[in-house]
Amino acid sequence: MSRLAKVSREKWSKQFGEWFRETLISAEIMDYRYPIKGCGVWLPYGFQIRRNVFQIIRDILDATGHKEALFPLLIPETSLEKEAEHVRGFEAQCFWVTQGGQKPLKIKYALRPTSETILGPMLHLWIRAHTDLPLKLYQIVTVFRYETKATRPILRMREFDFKEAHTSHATAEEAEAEVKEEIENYKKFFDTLCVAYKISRRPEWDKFAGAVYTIAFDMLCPDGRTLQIGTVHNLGQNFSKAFDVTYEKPDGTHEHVWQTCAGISGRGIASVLITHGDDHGLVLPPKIAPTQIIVIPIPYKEKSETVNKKALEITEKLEKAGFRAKTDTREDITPGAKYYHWELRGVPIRIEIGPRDIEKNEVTIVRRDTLERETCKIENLGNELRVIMEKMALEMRREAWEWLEKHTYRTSNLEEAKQLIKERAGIIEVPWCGAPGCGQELEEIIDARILGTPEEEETQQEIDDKCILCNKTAKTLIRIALTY
RNA sequence: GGGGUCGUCGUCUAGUUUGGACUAGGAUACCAGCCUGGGGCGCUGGCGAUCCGGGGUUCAAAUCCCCGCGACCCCA
Repeated sequence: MSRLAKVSREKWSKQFGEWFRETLISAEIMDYRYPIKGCGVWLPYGFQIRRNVFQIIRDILDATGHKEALFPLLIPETSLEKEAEHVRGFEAQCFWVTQGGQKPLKIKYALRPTSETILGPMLHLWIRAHTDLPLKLYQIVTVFRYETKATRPILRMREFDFKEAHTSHATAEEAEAEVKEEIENYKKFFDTLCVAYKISRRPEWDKFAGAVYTIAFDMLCPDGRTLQIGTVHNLGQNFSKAFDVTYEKPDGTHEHVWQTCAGISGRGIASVLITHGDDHGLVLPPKIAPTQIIVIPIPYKEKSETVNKKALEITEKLEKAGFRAKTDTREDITPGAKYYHWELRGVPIRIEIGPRDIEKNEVTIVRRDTLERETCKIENLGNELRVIMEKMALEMRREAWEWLEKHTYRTSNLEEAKQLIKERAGIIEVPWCGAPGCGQELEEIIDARILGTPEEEETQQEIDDKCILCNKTAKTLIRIALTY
């Protein structure tokens, strides 16, 4: 019986860009050859993964009292302009609709780059009294941003999907608590995807246009660049003042509502594909895999009919037991070719069934992430698979975190920080005095971006060190990395 | 924001420097058939490219020039 060691990650790590582009198309996730820059097609297989991922976030948001809605795509310029910082941040990246048919529009429309200014006028109508609050909405839509730089499939597109939550509250404290809830939600989301992340409070100069502050989730790609995969913003009263969204308090006075918004894009899907990939392609956590189990018959001449029949029978049984299972019945290719085919697509479990197995009333089970092989009596199969899948998800998550921690460095030495970035080593944490000037100078000297200050509870303890740049007493750590 | 490289069957690629021998070659994928079958088997045959689009130079353009579209890389 031939065995392979765990699949290598040479290409995944050393030629990440190429690996990602090729895998997307060969695993049938996205076809990026559409004739407009930054637009791609979600292929049926990729779309199924996407749908499973969407379902996870839907379930999480529903469970925390968010209601799904759907707002229009177009934003009149007059709305977009209302919040000064917001328009400054977004107007240059909007696609603008300037004509209706043959006639120029009197007021041009932006295709939504995000939806705060779409909610604005409606919240103004809907929110009257404190009894209308909190109002927690979300929508899953595509948004448009006119990227002028190099676009990349899924990672930087001009049209991409956006799961955006928008909430309105009676008090600043409630909005603050909602931010915490959104962070917990996103932790749960990425934990479910077995993706490892860092949570950082973005520096003042890099927060969302119109927000009081921004908390972001970043993952680390194999090439040492980070990818922003989720953001939570406290909007304060900036938008409610711009759109005059007020409520009446029990005492009869009026106040502008306090708002938050949070979003996860298609990069959430990319994060799973990237985190777990290897040189054979994707490795999908069972929860989001369109096919969780692929059954491959090993048909020897006279026995092929028996083997195929048994394979189909097992698949049917698994489906009845609630697994997403499939048999690969193609007769013109060899079992080996099928292994590669399904490994590329990241199917978590492969079941091989041949004459040898049938004789013993067994099947052979192979895990995609480790390629570990074991045999299992057919009558125990359902239970065994459940155990394996659970274990697999745990181990995938653990491995992702180990990899992230291994590529997170802490140093107080500027030269060392510089060197680590130059080597594309990963995320660097350095002591910082808290002055924006020092932060921005640091970005220039090290030639990388500042992700912000750590937001995880376990990183909140006092630090006893000097700012890496000005040598004054350090207030916090600050994270630095190359970014996408 | 600045600089650079590139675009040839579905995919990867030869040919471009030095215009003519290109009826554009190969690999892979795909289709048909045979043979196989516990890690990409083999054989036979077949389909498949107005050389990214437009314009120009020339007797002659995949090849040279200009514009556009698209992709990739580097620097700030």
